[in-house]
Amino acid sequence: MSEIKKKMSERGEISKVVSEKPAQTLGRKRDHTRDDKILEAAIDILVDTSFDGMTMDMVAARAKAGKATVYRRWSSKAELVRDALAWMNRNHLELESLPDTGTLREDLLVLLKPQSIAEEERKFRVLAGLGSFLQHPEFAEAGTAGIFEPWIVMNRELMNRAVVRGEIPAHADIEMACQVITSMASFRGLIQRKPFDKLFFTALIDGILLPALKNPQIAPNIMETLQDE
Amino acid sequence: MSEIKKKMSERGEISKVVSEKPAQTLGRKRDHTRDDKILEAAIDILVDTSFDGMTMDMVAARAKAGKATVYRRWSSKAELVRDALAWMNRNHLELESLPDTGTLREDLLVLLKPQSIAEEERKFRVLAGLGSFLQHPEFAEAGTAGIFEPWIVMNRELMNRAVVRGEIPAHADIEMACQVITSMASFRGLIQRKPFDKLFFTALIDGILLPALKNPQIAPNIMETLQDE
DNA sequence: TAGTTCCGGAACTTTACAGTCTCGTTTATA
DNA sequence: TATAAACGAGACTGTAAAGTTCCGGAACTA
Repeated sequence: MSEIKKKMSERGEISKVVSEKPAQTLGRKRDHTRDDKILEAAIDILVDTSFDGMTMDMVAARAKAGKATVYRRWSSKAELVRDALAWMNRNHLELESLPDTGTLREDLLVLLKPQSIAEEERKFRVLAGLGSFLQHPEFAEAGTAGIFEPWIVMNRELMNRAVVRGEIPAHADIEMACQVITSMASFRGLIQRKPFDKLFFTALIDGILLPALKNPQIAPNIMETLQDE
Repeated sequence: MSEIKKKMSERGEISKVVSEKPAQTLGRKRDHTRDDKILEAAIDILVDTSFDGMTMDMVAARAKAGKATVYRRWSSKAELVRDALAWMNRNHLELESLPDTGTLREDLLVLLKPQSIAEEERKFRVLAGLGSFLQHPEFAEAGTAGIFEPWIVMNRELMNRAVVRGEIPAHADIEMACQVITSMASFRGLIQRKPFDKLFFTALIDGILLPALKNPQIAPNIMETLQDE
């Protein structure tokens, strides 16, 4: 039985992010700068190994902390990883600083900064090793949505602006196009383990996305497709 | 340290599929019908748990076999899983039985039989739990290529036929379109854990793929996009 | 300055599982 | 019919890791 399953059957609920204690005033204060060190150490290790491959000793050693210090903050490995994922996905999502070059093509390309690529590849590697952890749906959300949602939001905004500019028709399937981007990125990073670099992204944009968005079907008749099941 | 890493550092090479023994003629013969029972049991378990979550006791119990019987065939868990993946991907890929309805749209839809969908979703669930196992590149190929390659081959063939028919231009980016299909399928099955059903696939085809394939860029000038890095 | 809680480090306990071995039985060869 | 290997079942061994506890020292409060 996997580690995570064991834990879940024993305790009922997942605790909130970094448990708070009942207003104590005595003794040395908890050094909350250690929290981030520990979470960062956990992510660093998850980049290179899997959930099951990561040990609490590794985390403590990498953070130069004692295991007691770790368990004082998180009561189990599952909770630590849960919070580490949330920490990894803490978002620098600034919608107001989105590129606005005048064409959708340039906007999309500018969004794909080399630094963003490296960061996303790190997240993919973490995600790839989460296996048994993600089998529990309550954890799956934290691990996945946080990674992909920001990109979908940004791409959606860029495409909507293109509609407003008249660059693409209003009835183009923007949601599907956004999903294509995140799907291709994750497939390439997660499965093929190749870089989602500018060359590939350009080919995707020019070969598929822009042609599709600029020449959508005249009458996307869903009803007709449903009847012939 | 994960199980797989331990094993790999000890032994050098991965053994071939179901090891053969040096021409012995004495005693009871090995019952090779047990091989498939064991591999099938392994896959059945991998569908519901992860690589680390699967135990050899589970496999033996599910196959109604003794652990000795399992270890007589595979010298480690890693090798068993390796062969189980190959067994799962043993392909009923019959290129000659591809649909040929006269339109690319119908061909693609016919290819997506409900039974195929269920089978692929099973494979996705296995793949999702492989985490630490796939971190070794020599295993990654067996696990992933076997799942996706057949679909790419079939979709490529259908699209090439469409080119021959004159349904889509010859310079459409067929390879990219094939990748979009497998990417979307795996993203939906692996990450979102939603069904890649006919409704969704139809929206992908009508909203993105067919428009893109039928209206490719006039001059897909890769050179121009490369210089502005 | 005494009492309390934190810290890093490390020893310790417990549990689970990979891999091995034994047993009684079955199926093969010579 | 004697020997040999495979079979299912399950006991056994060794190791790894989650989680706990203790240590000596530091930091805080009353």
